[in-house]
Order: sequence, then structure tokens, then C-alpha cells
Amino acid sequence: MRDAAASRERILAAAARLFSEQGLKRVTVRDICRAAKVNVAAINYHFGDKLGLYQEVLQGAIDAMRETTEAARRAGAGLPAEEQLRRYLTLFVGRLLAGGPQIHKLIHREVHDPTPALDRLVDEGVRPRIDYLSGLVAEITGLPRRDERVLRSVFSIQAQSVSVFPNPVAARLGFVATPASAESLAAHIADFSLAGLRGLKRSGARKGRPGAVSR
Amino acid sequence: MRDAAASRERILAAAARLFSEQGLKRVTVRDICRAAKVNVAAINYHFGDKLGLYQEVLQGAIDAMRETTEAARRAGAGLPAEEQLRRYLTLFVGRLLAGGPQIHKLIHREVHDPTPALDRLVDEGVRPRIDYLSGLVAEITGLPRRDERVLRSVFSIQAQSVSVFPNPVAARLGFVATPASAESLAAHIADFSLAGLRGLKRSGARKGRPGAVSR
Amino acid sequence: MRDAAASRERILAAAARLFSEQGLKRVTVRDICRAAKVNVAAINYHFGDKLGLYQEVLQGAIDAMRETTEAARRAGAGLPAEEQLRRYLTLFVGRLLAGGPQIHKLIHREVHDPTPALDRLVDEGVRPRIDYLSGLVAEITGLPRRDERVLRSVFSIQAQSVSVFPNPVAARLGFVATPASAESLAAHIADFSLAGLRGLKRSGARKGRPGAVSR
Amino acid sequence: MRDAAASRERILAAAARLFSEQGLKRVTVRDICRAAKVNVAAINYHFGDKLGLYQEVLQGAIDAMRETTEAARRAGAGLPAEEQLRRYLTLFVGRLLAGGPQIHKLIHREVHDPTPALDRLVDEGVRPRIDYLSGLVAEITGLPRRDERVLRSVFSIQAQSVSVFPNPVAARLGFVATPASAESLAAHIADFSLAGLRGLKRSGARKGRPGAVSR
DNA sequence: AATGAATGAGCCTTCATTCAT
DNA sequence: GATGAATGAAGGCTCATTCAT
Repeated sequence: MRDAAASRERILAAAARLFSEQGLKRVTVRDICRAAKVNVAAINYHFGDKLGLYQEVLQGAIDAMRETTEAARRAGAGLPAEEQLRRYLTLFVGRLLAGGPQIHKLIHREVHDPTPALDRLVDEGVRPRIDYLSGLVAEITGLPRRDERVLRSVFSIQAQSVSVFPNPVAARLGFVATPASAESLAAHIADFSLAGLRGLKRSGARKGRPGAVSR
Repeated sequence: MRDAAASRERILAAAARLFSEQGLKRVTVRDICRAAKVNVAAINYHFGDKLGLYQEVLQGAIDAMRETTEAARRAGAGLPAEEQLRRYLTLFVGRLLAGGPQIHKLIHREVHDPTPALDRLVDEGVRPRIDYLSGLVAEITGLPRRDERVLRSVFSIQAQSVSVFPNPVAARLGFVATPASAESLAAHIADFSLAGLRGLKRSGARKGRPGAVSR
Repeated sequence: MRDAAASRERILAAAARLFSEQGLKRVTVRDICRAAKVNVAAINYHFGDKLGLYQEVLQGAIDAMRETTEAARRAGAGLPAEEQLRRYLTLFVGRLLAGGPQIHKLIHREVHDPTPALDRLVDEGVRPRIDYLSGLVAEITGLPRRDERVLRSVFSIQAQSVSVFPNPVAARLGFVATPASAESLAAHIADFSLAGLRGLKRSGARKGRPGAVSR
Repeated sequence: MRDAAASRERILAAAARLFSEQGLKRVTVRDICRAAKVNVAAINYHFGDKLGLYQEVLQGAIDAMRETTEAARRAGAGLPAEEQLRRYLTLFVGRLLAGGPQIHKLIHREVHDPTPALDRLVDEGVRPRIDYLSGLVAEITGLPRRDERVLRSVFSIQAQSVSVFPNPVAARLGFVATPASAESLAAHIADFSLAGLRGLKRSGARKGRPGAVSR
């Protein structure tokens, strides 16, 4: 037998690239096989069908996402919450811009065009991340973890970090996000968000819902 | 159908809904025609081809986007920059959650899966918006308009506002974004962002690049 | 629009021929379309899918089968049961050998390789035929209609008549069944079977089960 | 697998079952290999190709058919022709219903969907059977062996005996053919047919062709 | 002007077979 | 000798588009 594992890997790599670039529907089995230099039937042989391959590719992205969350936990262990948040952002933005946007594009596509694999993505990838960030935000702001403002702030932070990943519109607007600028970008998001959280802390003392602040 | 113009409109409406939900590729010409109750050939007849229809649909979204920017300009005329930003966010989030996410989904899809219509989107939809927000941010922070930190902050703000649009992941995480919560959400983003900008203002006095701030 | 009905008919005719000759599985959509001089997509357009076409073809055969039963009823109305049976056999064998074996092959295939259409075949095609013959046999033998021997005799008769349809094995054995010999064959089956039934009548007086006759 | 011969046998057994149930075309090589618990390549290895395997399976059925004819010859040796026919029918129907319909289904399929193996089937399986029955019928009726009526009668008998093998249509019509009813069924066919043959004998004195009998 | 029918390229998948170990 | 991997030719079906009315 020729090396089955090598074929599998070539297919997975090609599929990850193509799916992240174009999405499940637009990529054809033939595209992937051509890129992976295998026969048209190889995907069926190794992964059952196109969707099976997609799910395995996506699972890789989910695992990477979870691993980044865990790496952040490890890197920040014992540090103050604010510093943990800085490190998380540095790590996340760094990996995003250095490792290529493939993983994030895959996840982004799944979020906006869900397949049956969405549940796994949420359970294994997104929720641990949100939980981790919620803990940090709760500590930084002094708000109870289940407070609505905590989740909103986590979304505010997460939205910013995801927004750095390169896309043709940002490029045309002169928004530079290269590996070289990763640290600087992460610092911006950290500064911006920590200031935002501190603002929340002050106002949070007064009222139950931040939506009710002076307008 | 008795009225050609009515057919056109029904096709546009059906296409806008379907394209926003599923994207250009996954929607079939037949899907649209069935939804619009017109003949299969009607799209080719009225719009040349599928892409022609898509571009007309997208143009509608671009126009709506520009109109929202202009509405914000009008609503904020004469007010302090901070208040203008608040009003913009209220307007944007309000329209997003009340009017349905169709327009935003279309634009979002175009950004992440560009078609030849991307240039128009940037020129007519995105850039005026970014320009407007950049002016506000520059004024609020006191930074020069072309300063890298201004654009980054605009992205931070824009990313947050876009993140409120409903998706199945947010739903599963308990993030609620309904028309009823629109004002509250807009206020959160405004509070969070204005605090972020004020932080930038203070630190911005010291150094040219925020990436260099104390860590 | 080019004539849709004509295309449909050409497809049905080609499909009936090919399905009867080779069965559902071995006939390809492309075979049928080539024979019917239509595009590959025409079957999908007119019949939904290959199975839809098959079911429509089979329905034609079922209708023809029922019609033959009814024709026999009409032809035999008022005649003695024995004569009715003769006429039925003449009609059946005559149609079988004159009209081509297509209908019978289709039904034969469905019986031995059932598809979801089997129920209709039994309900609309086979049962009326069996009911009609059971009536005749019950009258000829004087047995009650539900007696096991009646059904067995009907099977004996039906098996013989079906066996005349041409197949390569019979051909090699010198069994001739051409339209010209149809009447003669029908007479043979009638003579053979009526003698059989009369035997049953005599022995039937004695015992409940014919299996118990003198051995 | 440890033993090559054992693999071969398992493949043959699995193939006989599957081919008889579904026919040559619908059974896949993988189906057989899965059922036989052997490698996908084993069929090509042991039998050259799928058709080679089929032919070997069919040969087994042909051999079994011939063996039944010979067993009937032996069992009837020295008995009167009528009694020989009874014994043949008892033997045939008994084996059919007790041993499973596999052999008969295979032969039936080959008759109606011939492959290149048809000639062997006719020469080694069918013709000896027909010859044997023709001898009995000629003796019972007193007709010359080559008389057309003899072959027709043999077909009448053979058609009836084959018709007992279970199929879903017969089942729905309440026609029971189980091992327990085998003897009774064989007796019915014998009674019915012997009466038919005796009828032929009487009328046969008059005319050369049975088709010309009184109508 | 507007329609239903027809088109052919291309999709994913399955298949019997062959290859390289 | 026997296996799992790999192959490429169909398979049925869907699609955007064009045709003829």
C-alpha cells in the first residue's frame, strides 16, 4: 500500500486551504484532489464523502481554537486578570497573523453558514473561549460573571480581535495587519478594551444595566 | 405576470432574502424564481444573468449602507463628536435589529467572498462610513485623522457594532440582540468605545504609536 | 416551447423497452435519453428522477394488465365458465405474443425484484386478475372460492400462460411461441388446464385436501 | 485469512446468496467481500473478476439442477411413468422449499437476464431435465417424443413447479409455499398435470395438433 | 414580452479493478 | 500470497442558461 497517511494529510491540507478560501459549496471535490495530487475517488475512500472531509477539516480548526484558549490559560496563570487579557490578545492576534488566517476563516464561515458541525464548534471551540474571557472580564470589572454586561464586553473584545484578520476591504482601506504588526495591534485592542472595561467598572457601581446610563 | 416592474421587484426581494441567507453560490436561480413566483427564464430576461441580479441586489444594500451613514451625519449635525458617535451607534444598531439583518448579511458576505462588485461596495458604502467615523474619532481623541490609531479605533468600533447581528452561535451563547435590546446594546458599545477612546487620548499624548505603550 | 408531450412519450417508450429488456438497474439514464433522442436532463425535468420514470412506465404496464382482465370479463360475459377461461387464455396469450412481451417482462421483473411500486402492481394488476380467475375456477370445479385448491389451480393456470413468453432458453429448446402459434398455444393451455380442473372436481368430492388423493 | 480455500468458499457462499437475492448487477464486489469477511481484492485474486465469480456460482447451481434430475431418475427407476412424474415433482418441490430458493433464483435470473454462461446452463442443466420429463410425458400420453404437444406439456408442468417458489406477490395473495406444504403442493401439481395429460391422450388420438381441438 | 422546454457542462459519488507493498 | 490504497470511468443528478414559441 502506498502511504495512506500521507495522502490523507495532503487531502486535509488542500481541503483546509480551499474550504477556508471559498467555503464548502464552492470548492469541488476535483479542486481538492487536483491540489492534493490524488485521484477523484480518494476523498470518498478516506473520508466517506465531501461533508465527512469538511467535518474533519473543521475539527482541526476547532482543536486549534481550543488549544489557543488553553495556551492562553497557561501563559497567564498566576498573573493579574488585566495582564492575562493582554497576553491572550497577543497570543491570539499573533497566531492569527503568523499562522495564516485559515483556521479563523473556517470558523468564521461555519458561524455564518452553519453545517451540522456547528454544535461541536460551539461546544468545543467557542464556549471554552468565551468562558475564559468571561472569567477575566468579571474579575477586571468586578461584575458578577453572569451579568449581561460581562458577555457583551466579551463580545466587544472578541469582535475586535477577529476583525484584524485580513480581508480585501480592510486592505483597500489601508488597515495593515501583518505578522510584523501583530504585537502592536494586540496592544491597541488591549488598551482600547481595558479602558472600556474600566469605564464599565466605574459606571457599573451605579446601576444594574449599563444601557440605563446617562443619555 | 401582468406587470413587468412588479415581477422585477418580486425577484429582487426574493433574491435579497435568499442571497443574504445563503450566499450567491448556494442559492439557485430556480429557488429565487419559485419564491418570486416567476418563470425560470425571468432572471435572465430582466437581469441578464444570475450575477447581474446579484449585483443589483448588492447595489441596493450598498445604497442602504450609504444612506445610513448620511442619516447619521444629519442626525448628529452640530452635536459634540461623542454624542454624534452615540447617535450613529443607536441608529446603526437600531436599523440592523429592526430592519432585519438582510442588508448587513449581504455586505458581510461580499466582504468575505468578494465578487467583481467589491469595488463599488468599498467606494460607495464602506469608505464614506469609515471616513465619517474617522472624523469623529479624530476629534474625540485629538489625534490627527491619518494617525494609524484612528483607523484602528474605527475598526474597533465598527467590529463591535457588526458583531451584534444575530447568528446561531451568539444565540447559543445567550447573547440576545433583539429590536427591544437595540438601544441598550448601542449604549454598551458607545460606553465601551468612548472609554476606550478616552484611554487612547491620555496615552496618545505621550507616544506616536500605541503599540509602544507601557507593557 | 417544443412539444413537451412528444418528448415525454418518446422517453416513456424508450424507457419501457429498455427497462423491460434489462431491468431498472442496468439501464442508464443516458441509454434512455440516447434512445429517446432527448437531453440527459430531460428525465429529471419530466419525471423527477430515474425512479419516477420507472414508476410511470410500470404504471402503464399495470394499467395494461388490468385492461386485459377487464377485456376478458367483457368478452366472456354470459358464457359458461369453461368457455370464459378459454377466451381469457386466447386473449392473454394473443396479446402477449402479438403486442410484444414488454408489458409482461416489466411485471415479471417487478415481481422478482420488487421496488416500492410493488403494492400498486398487486392491488391494481394482479389481484383483479386472480380474483377473476378464481371465480371461474370455483365455478368450473364446484369448489368454494376460498378453498386452497382454487388458488393453487389459478396459479397452475397463470404459471402456464406466463411461461409462453419468449426467452432465450425456450428458444434453444425449440419451444415456439410466435403470434402465429398464439391460438394453438392458448388452446393447449386451456385443454390441459380444463382437464386438470375436471380431475380436481372429481377428486374434490371425496376429500378436503387434494394432497391426500391416492398415491 | 489463514486458509485460502476457506476464503474461496466463504466468497462463493456469500456470492451465491447475494446474487440470488439481487442479481449480478446490483450486487457489488464490496458487498460480497464484506459478507465473506475478505479483502476487496480477494475476488479478483481468486476468480479473476466479478463475472468469473458469478460463473462459478452459477455453475454450482447448474450442477445442483442436474443432480436433482439424476436423483429423480434414480428414485423413479422401474416405476410406471405416472408414478415417476409424481416422484420427480415431490423431489423437486421438496428440495426447492426445503433447501432454500437460492439455486432456483440464480437459474431463474440467468434465464431472464442471460450472461455468457447461458449455454452451459441450457446444455448441462435445463436440457437433461426437459429430456427426462419429455420421456415421461411421451410415455404417459402415448404421443411421439418429438410431438409438439409433448414439449408444451413439459412446459406446462415445469412452469407450475417453478411457480411455487416464494415471491412477495404470491405471499400477498395468500399463496403458501413452505417446506411443510411441499408434499401437498407437489401432489396438487401432479394431480392437475396428470389429469391434463390424460385429457391430451384422449384428444390426441384424433388430431395431429392440439391447437385444432374442438373449440 | 414572457414562458415552459430543452440543453450540456459539471457536480458528487460509486464501481470494478489494479497497484505496491 | 494477501492486503489496503489508489485509480479512472461511469453513474444519477443539478445547474445556469438558451431556445422556440
